[in-house]
Amino acid sequence: MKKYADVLKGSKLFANVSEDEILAMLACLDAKERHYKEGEYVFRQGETVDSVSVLAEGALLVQADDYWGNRSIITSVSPGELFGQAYLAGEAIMNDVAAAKDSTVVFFDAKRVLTTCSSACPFHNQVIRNLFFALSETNLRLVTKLGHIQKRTTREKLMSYLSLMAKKAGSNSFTIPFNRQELADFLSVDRSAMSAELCRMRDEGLLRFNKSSFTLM
Amino acid sequence: MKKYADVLKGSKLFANVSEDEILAMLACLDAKERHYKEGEYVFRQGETVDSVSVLAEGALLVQADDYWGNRSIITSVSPGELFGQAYLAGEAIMNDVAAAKDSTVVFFDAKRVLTTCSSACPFHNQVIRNLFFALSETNLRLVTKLGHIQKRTTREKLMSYLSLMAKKAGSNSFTIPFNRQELADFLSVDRSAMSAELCRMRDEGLLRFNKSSFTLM
DNA sequence: TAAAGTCTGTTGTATTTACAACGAAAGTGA
DNA sequence: TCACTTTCGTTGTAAATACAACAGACTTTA
Repeated sequence: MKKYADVLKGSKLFANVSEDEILAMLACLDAKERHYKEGEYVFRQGETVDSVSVLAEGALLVQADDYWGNRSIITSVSPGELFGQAYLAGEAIMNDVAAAKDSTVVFFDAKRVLTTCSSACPFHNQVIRNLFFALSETNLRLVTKLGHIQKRTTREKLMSYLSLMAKKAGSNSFTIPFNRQELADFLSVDRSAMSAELCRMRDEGLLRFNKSSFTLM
Repeated sequence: MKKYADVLKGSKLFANVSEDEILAMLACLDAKERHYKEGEYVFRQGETVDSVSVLAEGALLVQADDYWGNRSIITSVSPGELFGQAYLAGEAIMNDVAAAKDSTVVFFDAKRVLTTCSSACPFHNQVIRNLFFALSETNLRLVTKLGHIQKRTTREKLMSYLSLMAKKAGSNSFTIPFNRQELADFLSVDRSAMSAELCRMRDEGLLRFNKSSFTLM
């Protein structure tokens, strides 16, 4: 377990907790380590989750199959990231989580994480806050994305996204962290159609852009 | 404050906590009550949030304005519901929260909620878990909805949603909690187009339905 | 430096969707 | 029971989108 301490240190769950303190807390939080071969399932649809899970090494894929057998990838998980947090409220999980490479996962007992023990773990409260903030951040990311994708037209999606980026930058000029294909995937539209729409908006004087740099007018 | 105790009791934040215990905790959690006239703002874009907020009475609207001035409603908040949780990680809020009617909001100091005090509040741990589960549930709802809306075509959105409902019901026959207009709004598509698509899917033998009852084939 | 690969804009076509409008059926209330 | 409302399916048309294919600019790499 000790050898994953630096991965755990980089994890949001242990932000502001030193490596020594992490090691001291592992027992307190009933940490369990488990290895998965590529292709093996970490969680399967219908199971329930009662542990806080962190990927220590490898890579995971969260997948969903629909009734007619079409598989789609929901998201990927990288080392240090938490996963399955949304199911801690007790709902059965609706997706499969599978190892994309040989992977190691560290599980913490959720009840123990959320309940402060006597006084043995001075940093327990910090971990609770961290977990909460991590969930809070995920939440924010989801709400934000949903806000963009809910729009009906490509133009509206672009306006929603670009407006937000301008707000975040505090300026009408800003750079986005996506290339065209990535932006299209993020907004869930076709790249070429989006590219065309961007140019139309440019021609109408709504904005200017150069590669990933945009200016709203 | 006492007069809102039954609303708070019905809130997810205080699930499994008795009314007496709630009253005892109000001071511990540094609860503050504030009234808003219709149209007044509870939060404004750019502010930061450091309190857990529960609507005690009235109704709130979460709104967003884009760069070009188009306003859109993100969600509404009913009495007993938590709001603004996604911003507790410290990010500036990107939306306005306004009172749709005269409203009363109860704020709890987030730091106090997330940090257990000595021993004065035996139910503090329960509240922390409640808050966490509330956030977790919101998260799940968002991921699920995003999964549906991300699909490109109306048919795929319907298949994604209906598949999930069948899984949840544990049967290929189930009833959905929406009428057609509500389902269309939820999936972010046009009602009549969706209605037509449903009938096409029925004619192709993919499913059967009667009002809100569906059977997948 | 040449070649291969990537990113972006552009275009035409087929498909899908939004929108508006309407009628039938079911439900509601006086 | 009768008017009124709501819900749902249906249709035609205009608009938007996906898809495929390609060319030019730029980057990477051998």
